[in-house]
Amino acid sequence: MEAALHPHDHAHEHLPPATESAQVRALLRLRELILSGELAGGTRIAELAVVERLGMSRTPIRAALVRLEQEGLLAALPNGGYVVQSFSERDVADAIELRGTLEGLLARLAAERGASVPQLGAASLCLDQIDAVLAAPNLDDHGFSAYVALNHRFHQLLCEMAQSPTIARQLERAVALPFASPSGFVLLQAHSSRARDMLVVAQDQHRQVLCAIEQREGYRAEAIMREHSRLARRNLHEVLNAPPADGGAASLPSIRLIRRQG
Amino acid sequence: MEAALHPHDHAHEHLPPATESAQVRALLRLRELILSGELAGGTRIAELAVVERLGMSRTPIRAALVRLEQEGLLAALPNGGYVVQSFSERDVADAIELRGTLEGLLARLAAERGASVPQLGAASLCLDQIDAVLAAPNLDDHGFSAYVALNHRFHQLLCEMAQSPTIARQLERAVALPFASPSGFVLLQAHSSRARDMLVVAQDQHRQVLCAIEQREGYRAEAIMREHSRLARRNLHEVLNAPPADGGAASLPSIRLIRRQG
DNA sequence: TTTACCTGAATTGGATACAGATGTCATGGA
DNA sequence: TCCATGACATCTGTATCCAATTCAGGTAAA
Repeated sequence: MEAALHPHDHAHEHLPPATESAQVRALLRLRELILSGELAGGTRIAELAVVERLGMSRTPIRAALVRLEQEGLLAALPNGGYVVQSFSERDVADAIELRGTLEGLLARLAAERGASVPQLGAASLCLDQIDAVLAAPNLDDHGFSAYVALNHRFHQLLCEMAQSPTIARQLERAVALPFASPSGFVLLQAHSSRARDMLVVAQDQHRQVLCAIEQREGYRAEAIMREHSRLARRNLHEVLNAPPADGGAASLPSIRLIRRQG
Repeated sequence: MEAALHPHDHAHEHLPPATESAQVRALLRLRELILSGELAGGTRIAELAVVERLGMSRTPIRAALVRLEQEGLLAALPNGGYVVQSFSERDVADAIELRGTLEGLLARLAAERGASVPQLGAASLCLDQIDAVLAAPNLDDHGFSAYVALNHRFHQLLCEMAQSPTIARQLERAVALPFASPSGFVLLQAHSSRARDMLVVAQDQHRQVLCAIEQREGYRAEAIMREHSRLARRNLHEVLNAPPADGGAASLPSIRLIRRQG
């Protein structure tokens, strides 16, 4: 374009104080495009196309593409370029199983190595807060997002208790796929009463795993966390087999990444 | 010898003097510098310094640095730049435990889902070949590198049997750290008679896990693979506590990444 | 009609120039 | 002597440019 004649003239445009780097912006925007389904699974991604679409130069976009490949949202093609990944139901189930296994390992290590008193206290407090959220017979949207935030925090605390940065790092990678995250399928069927019951079950598992860690029962802690992840798997199955009109699937962007037919 | 230390030697390296991409060259060269200890743990890595050292432009070096960070050999600093990671004995032990856990998961899935006849046949053949290598009462260097290659192949076959690309991918990342690889510590004390005995034990575990998979005994397969990884952990401990004059540590470059003092 | 080759367009890999940020060191003042 | 401040060197982030390779389409020959 004509901009090429004046290489450096597009000075910073009234960006609000929130000046993230272009690389981060590209990453967020691309992830959003993929998760929203605007870039469907199987779509080829060319750098120049993205440059045109996002209005920045190739350099930050290249970096963002590498990151997205690392996250697993994109796959690199042999001769350069990327495709948007799509996932079978089994892929997603495996990702959840993987998370359960890693969280089980972390819980066992936490139990074996012993968690510090402040850590146990923080986790216990977190569970009390979840109890408070679940006290209401019906959960509204606010209650659900509070649950999600607290749930995330609890899993985070478990991760810290194991005192293993190596494994924690690996778990972080495993939950990079949005549907593998501990709260990945919590939001579905948000207002059904069965949904609350499922959260009650999950919360009981939270209590029991913390109890197991306190008592240094490594095997039990591991087993509970593994089973805990199966809740997500059950939700996954239900969601995929639910009539689309139910509205559940529509509310979860990442569901579009999952292709029917395994 | 060195084969065991570089988990990333790809098959397509028999290409003529044909130029690999600069990016790959930078990656290999940097990894070598780090593993050889020339860039010690804690060293700051600046792009320009690497440019000067490797004689290529910043672009491929940047890409290589990103990859090395992903592998875990480098850590990104908050204000840009990287540091060479160093690992405590516990970090390494955790990485091995992580590998054992993931391989256990894969073995269980292989058992539960059932491996194909050709896969079982290939694995069985691989084990026969290992038996042949171990038949000699004393293993020479050639025998050891044959063992390492076959051992790698067997673990690879196990990975395929689980039919889970998602989890296989995660395992690949977990063994990116050289000391976490299945053959990471096999080579040490190469000529001691105890070393051969340890390989015999490992081979028995190979047989048993394959048997468990054939018989669809998921729990057993998982338990065996977990225990299997403990061999590496034992070797690690021995190596770190051996007198340096023993020559074992010196022969394994990646050992330099491990700092004494937990 | 089919195949092989050639040409050109498109796309990635690599190199370099520029700008903003950051940290350091020296110098001057208290 | 110590602290503060400012200039400077260094580094990363970003944009753009160049080269090489790949893919597609079309044309010509068998």
